[in-house]
Amino acid sequence: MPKTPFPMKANLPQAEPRQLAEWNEKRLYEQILAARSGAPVFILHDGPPYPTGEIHLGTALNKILKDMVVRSKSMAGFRAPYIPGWDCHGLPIETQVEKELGRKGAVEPAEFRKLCRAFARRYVDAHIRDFQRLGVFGQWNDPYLTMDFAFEARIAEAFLDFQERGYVYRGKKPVYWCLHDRTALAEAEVEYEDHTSPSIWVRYEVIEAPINPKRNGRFYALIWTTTPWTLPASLALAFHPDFKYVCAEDAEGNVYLLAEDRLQPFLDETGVALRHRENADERIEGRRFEGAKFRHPFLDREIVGVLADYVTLDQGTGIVHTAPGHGAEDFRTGQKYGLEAYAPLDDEGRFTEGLDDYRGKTVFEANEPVIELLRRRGALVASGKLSHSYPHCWRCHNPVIFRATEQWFLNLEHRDLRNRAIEAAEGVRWIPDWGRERIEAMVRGRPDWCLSRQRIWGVPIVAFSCEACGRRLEDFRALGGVLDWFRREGADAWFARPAEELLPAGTRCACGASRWRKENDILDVWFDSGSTHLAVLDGRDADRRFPSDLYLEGPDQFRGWFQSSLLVSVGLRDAAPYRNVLTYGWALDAEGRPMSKSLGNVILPSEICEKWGADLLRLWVCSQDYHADLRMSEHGMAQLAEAYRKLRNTFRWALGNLGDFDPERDSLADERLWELDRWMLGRTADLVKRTKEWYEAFEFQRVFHAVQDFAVVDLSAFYFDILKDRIYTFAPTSEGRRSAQTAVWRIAHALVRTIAPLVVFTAEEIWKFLPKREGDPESVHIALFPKPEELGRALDPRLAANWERLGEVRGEVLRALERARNEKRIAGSLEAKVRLGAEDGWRELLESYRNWLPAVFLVSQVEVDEPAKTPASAETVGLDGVRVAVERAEGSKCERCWNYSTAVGTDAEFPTLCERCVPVLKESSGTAKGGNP
RNA sequence: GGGCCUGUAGCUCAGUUGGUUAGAGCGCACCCCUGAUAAGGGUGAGGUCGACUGUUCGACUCAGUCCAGGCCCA
Repeated sequence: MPKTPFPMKANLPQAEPRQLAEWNEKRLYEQILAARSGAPVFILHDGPPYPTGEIHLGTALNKILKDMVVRSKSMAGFRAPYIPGWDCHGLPIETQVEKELGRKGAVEPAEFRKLCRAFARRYVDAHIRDFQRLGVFGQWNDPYLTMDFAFEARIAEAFLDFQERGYVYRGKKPVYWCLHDRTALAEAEVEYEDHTSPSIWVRYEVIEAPINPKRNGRFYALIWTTTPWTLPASLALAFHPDFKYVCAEDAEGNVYLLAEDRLQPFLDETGVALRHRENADERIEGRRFEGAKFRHPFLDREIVGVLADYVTLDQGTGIVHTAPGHGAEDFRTGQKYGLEAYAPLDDEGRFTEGLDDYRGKTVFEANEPVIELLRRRGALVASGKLSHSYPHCWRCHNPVIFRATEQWFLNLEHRDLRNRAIEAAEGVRWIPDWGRERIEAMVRGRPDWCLSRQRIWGVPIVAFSCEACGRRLEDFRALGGVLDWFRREGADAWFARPAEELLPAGTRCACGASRWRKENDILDVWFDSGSTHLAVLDGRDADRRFPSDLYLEGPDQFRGWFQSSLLVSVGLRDAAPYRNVLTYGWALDAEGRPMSKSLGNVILPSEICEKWGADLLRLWVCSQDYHADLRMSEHGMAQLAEAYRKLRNTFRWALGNLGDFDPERDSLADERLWELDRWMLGRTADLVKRTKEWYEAFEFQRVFHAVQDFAVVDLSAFYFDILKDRIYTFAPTSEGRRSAQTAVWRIAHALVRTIAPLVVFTAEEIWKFLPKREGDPESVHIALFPKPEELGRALDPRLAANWERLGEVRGEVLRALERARNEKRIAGSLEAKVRLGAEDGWRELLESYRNWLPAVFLVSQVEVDEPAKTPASAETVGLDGVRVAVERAEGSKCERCWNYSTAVGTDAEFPTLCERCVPVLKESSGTAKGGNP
């Protein structure tokens, strides 16, 4: 009897693309915004992904979560625009383009940039298709791209702003450097391979230290290194503040300082004969060597004692020779102690100064001469070889070095930027709240921001130096003129045009010269993305208000976008760019491992859309607590598909029984609704209220699980099962049937809107087949969330409590029926007559609901008695005070409603029907029994 | 190695301010229905609440240590 064109089988992979086409054609995204014109605005500012390759699960998770936020805000009454963006510059794209190009340097920078631009655009378009396929709504026809001309100009402008305000300085920083290719390398361009290095132990004479051991010879600190060539740049010795250091003595009476735990390993490895001097006063904590003084083994240089907690006891002596110009850690330590990033090398890695032994040689050529030099000066304590994994150039596979080079930095101490950023972060709501601690720790601990990159595909650092005197141009009006070129031609103009053209005519240096040299470096792409709020949230209309309401990204963005955006925003706009920051976990495989090509456990969103459909992928997102990591597996998807099917069929039953129901025409007023129907409406209202709170807290998994439970337990297994009798067998327009339909319609009408932000395709499909009331929009996604009042006036709490108790009795009856079934006394429950033996507390309730009981228990007859009057077969069950006996129902089965009744056969006209069905067929409407008490 | 996070039935989630035999849904087993039918209903079996040690009359809930996994650094 239920009838609906709403298909049981969803066929999402085929149906969804059709739905998408329809939405696009109707410009639904624009319609939604238009429907909220004038409403308060909620701005989720999109974090831009790189346009490379096919989107992976993490990207899909990101976009789906954002879509759920945007849609739920929209349905809560906000105007919620979503302007997606892409981070178009940067190494990943250069790399891909180079790969497509074959060999590096084959084309001029301007041409190379053109290829990068085209590449990025190609993948932006591919991503747009992929994201739309997931059901994500947004301004796809006009996204923001960091390579848009105006955007590039805005980024360059931000850099100039920082410079004008005094935040920018030039300094040295060690980078990976390939001697062969004469270029700096990014971390991603370095591969670790096996390499054999010299392994040497060197002694530095102690000049001044917290201890001065008695001895016949000299007092040395002992260090170990695998890069002898860095010794000319050695400026400090690093100690671990917490390690214990001890003294050992050689045959000549010289005393050596090293970490207590490294003494024995040193002896074992080198065979050098040292004797541990076990004097208590010569056992001393590393922290006391801060500021100690040592002598360089072959240069006339004083070496300072410093502390560093990266010093380990795994290898070496627990004392690390430190060359700030030749190591990342060394550099940070150097910064902390105000040491120069000294690196006396040219681009080929040749020493430009120092002793004749190594000057002019490349670093790797210099190793042996340096060792020989140490030996001559008596500083070499031991030597050997070590095979270990060492960074190599990914392109030429030669070993690379760390080398300090001139870079542009953002000074975090200037105008107290670091602390202002931390303060701004404190005013932000972080969800979960540990985010605050995490961002603060990162901002507090990070070094100055190195803004420059020796690359091509990016926004150039707009800076000129005088060809005559080398001074930098600091006329910001003139520099600002370059931005006009960027706006017209993009940052490509920097590469295509000479300095004289970019600068206003007649721009002169203080020295009088007017020939300028352009800077070669480009900006770190994190500076690009850190500037998105400048370009997008520029306040040109209400949809672009600053600050945004929400940033929503993965946990890797604490180091990335959350931080870069915060620094740029606090630096230039004096406020955090977001009011709320929401973080989610990582997408992992079934075993909790990250997905990777090498593990072969990658599952792509496209595969899921093809096999299960985008709504299933969305269900995957909203079924889990995304604050922790999310797991993806075939098995998990199959489970979700089951849950989906169940939910879908529950709606399908509702739709099937509303075929002849017009809410405007057939709805009953609250006071005419039957009690059970009002109770269920009340429970739906509760659910609706809770789901709205969960949406506000972005707790989508609670919405999903609550709705799922409600649909399965309360509707499908309980309410709808009970309603079947009324809806199928009562006269079509009878009060009982219309009451049921009114409730079913209101429930479906409310719940479909509740799930609309989650399963966007399915909700729309349901909406299409659901009878509408006046004012309902064409698309469910334009609608507002249901208000609890829409479900009707609340049922008297005492009556609601009665139904809770009836539910308990029902559970006991069903168990008794199951036993009867197992004993083959009945099959279908309508074959049963239930006899309840109820003690006083219960009997009153059951008797007042006597007419409801057969429907509630899905049996033909129910009798309620005192316990003493129930048959001996009655069982004591889980409920105190209620005994249940199951007997065969009396009478015969009614052909129409399948209930058993002694009245079947008494009507001459309809001898096969019961007393309820006969009047129905004899035309009358609204007289059917079944009883609203 | 450091900072941060996560760990409740096979899977996904609930568990109120620490208080009686730890709850759902899905899956599984068995049964029923055949007017939601490539559907629907029922009953049931599954958990030493990651481990250990404390605090407490009492801890899944508090504290500490450890283990496993993840993110970011090194």
